[in-house]
Amino acid sequence: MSKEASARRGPATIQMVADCARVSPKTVSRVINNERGVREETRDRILEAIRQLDYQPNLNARGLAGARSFLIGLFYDKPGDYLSEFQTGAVQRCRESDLHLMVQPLDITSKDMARDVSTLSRQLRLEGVILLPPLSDHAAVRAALAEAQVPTVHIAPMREPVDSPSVDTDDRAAARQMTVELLDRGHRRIGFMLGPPGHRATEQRYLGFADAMHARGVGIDPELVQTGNFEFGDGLECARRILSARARPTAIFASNDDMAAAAACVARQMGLELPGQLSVAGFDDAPIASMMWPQLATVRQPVRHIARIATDLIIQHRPHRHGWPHPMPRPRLDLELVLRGSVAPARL
Amino acid sequence: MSKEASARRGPATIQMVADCARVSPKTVSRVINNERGVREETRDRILEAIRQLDYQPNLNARGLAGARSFLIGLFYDKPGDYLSEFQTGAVQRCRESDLHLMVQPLDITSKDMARDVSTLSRQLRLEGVILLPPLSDHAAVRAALAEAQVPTVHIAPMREPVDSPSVDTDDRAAARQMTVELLDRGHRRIGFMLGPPGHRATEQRYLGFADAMHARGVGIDPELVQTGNFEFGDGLECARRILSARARPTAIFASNDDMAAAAACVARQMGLELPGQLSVAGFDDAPIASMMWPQLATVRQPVRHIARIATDLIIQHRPHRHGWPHPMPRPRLDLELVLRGSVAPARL
DNA sequence: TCACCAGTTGACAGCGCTGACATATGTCTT
DNA sequence: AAGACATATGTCAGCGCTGTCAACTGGTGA
Repeated sequence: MSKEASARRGPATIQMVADCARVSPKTVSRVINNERGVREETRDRILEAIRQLDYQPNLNARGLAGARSFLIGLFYDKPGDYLSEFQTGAVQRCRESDLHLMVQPLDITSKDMARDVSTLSRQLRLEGVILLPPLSDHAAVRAALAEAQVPTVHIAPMREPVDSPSVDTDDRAAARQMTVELLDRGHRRIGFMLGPPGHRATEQRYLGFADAMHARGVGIDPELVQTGNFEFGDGLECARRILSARARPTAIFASNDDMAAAAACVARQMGLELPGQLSVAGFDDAPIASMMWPQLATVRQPVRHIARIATDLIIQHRPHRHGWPHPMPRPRLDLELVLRGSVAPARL
Repeated sequence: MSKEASARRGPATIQMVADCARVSPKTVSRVINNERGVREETRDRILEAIRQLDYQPNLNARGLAGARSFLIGLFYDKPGDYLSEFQTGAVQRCRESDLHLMVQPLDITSKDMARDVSTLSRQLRLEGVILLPPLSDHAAVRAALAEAQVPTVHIAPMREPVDSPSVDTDDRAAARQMTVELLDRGHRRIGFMLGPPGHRATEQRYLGFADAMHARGVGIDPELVQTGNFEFGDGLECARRILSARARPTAIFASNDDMAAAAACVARQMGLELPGQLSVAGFDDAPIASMMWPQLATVRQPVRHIARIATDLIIQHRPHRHGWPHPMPRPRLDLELVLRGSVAPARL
């Protein structure tokens, strides 16, 4: 970059900056860490020296001396759109605070998972970990993290952890609203595609659906409620079961978009016209929702926002170092209904 | 974990392990780093001590003392399926070598990008960086990395960098084969959806298409070749232009799956029956390809494998420290045709 | 005048590990 | 038996930074 920088060999050290600004390394350190108690004039001189030397503090050294790591972990089970979005939001927030994000896929079926978690968090001295569902409910992971004493934030856990915060969305309310939209359009026989057990999303979304049905006094036919695993392939099977019920539904509400897309496929294979003969609604506003035809009515999750908030919780926590504030923060975000062509009035 | 571990306060240090195994810290260090020249019996004793104390070496300290970081960077422009897959492969390979992956989204339109790159690689002392397209062709990023002297591997670059390796796939051959499939089914008027300029994929896939057309002596109607930007929304526009040509094509080959899905949507909106009246082929085997109906014929990229190879190149490079081996490694992988329902014989 | 204080700055040790080099220890020559 | 060598282990300084605490500065008010 600058002349001085390239003339030297190797990167600049804090000592060089100190010499250049005629202060002690400690004072430079104060400036780097935004500590107060440095005269403005001195700070300016140091900042200028840093600029001139194109100095970058060494994270390893900072971490070693300060007993920290500047690293936050993001643990997930399966990659996907949700992860991409989340990761983007989390990285953004991290950079604002001079932190970095370590992503780590954890195979939920593996036996070594707890060991991996423990190794990672302790080798890297992670300053915090964010657990994406369904990891947020995984007992072994939770235990390993607790033992390693890493502050953890759980995203959409089934059971709220007593001693860590969580970030969540009001899936139940959103599912209720979507169901109301279907009911308002005259649908009475409505199928529901459940997600895998053990996801909070599965439970809450179904409850919201049931809330609305009961409120209107509309019965739920158990034959029309089937379990999938949030994946397209499995969704095909699940949709087939629903659509071959003795009395076919006029609408299907799937608890995520991939399964909703599967329902649309199966319906078409069976010769049904969409949305004329079958309305379909999903959840998540995944890319597929706007890539299919008709476009899928769904519920949008503010994923990046959730990510920012979760990351923020960890960052805010650092100064305390001795437990989370009470009461445990549990922000809950609202979701947004996105009505699109796949939902139409029921044919009488 | 073990009794001894939990009895102490704070994590075990190399010194404790050394005491416990009655050797010097240096010898423990040798064991940790898999150096040779330690008697088997000594090694076993040390390993046992490590186990007992549940010792985890401190990465910051290792990095500081050894002038390394154990970190590899993965820089990308936009998240997506490709990234998820790639990331998974790269993380796997990293863990096998006791390394870690730092992901970093880089906004290609931002002016600060080069500064970000430089800051990141130097603060963290990254041991290597993998550039995903289209970053692999971004001059400022390349320059910043070169200046910071970070070994870099470019994925599918347009112009092969002189002084860094690249990993690539034979998109041209695959596109040629897919086009031959269409020609073999009697299609003669074939539309092509280009990607954004500046991607190697755009150029190569079109060239493969043209190769096959020319080889068969079939003309390419310029009106049927339109530019999209690899995204669904833009693909709609692009497909509309192609399908409203004076003489409508009987098949469309899109240079990625999202755009192919868009073509399918537009076709249906226009009342065309798929695949009867229009065959569609894509590229990438993205999730959408198997989530649409009819399922999309496409070309599968071995993304994880590419990721492993790229990561491997960086890991292999470390020992040398003085430039890459000659000739510069440029592995090129084969792609796999996936024929599915969206491609059918042309109606005569 | 001086003790006193808040605001600044610096001296110094040491975070946990590894590189370079020194020192055993054993093995094979001659 | 002494030297020459390979193998195994240890000593020690120091990587680049920050925590702790001491020292200095220039007001204050008694």
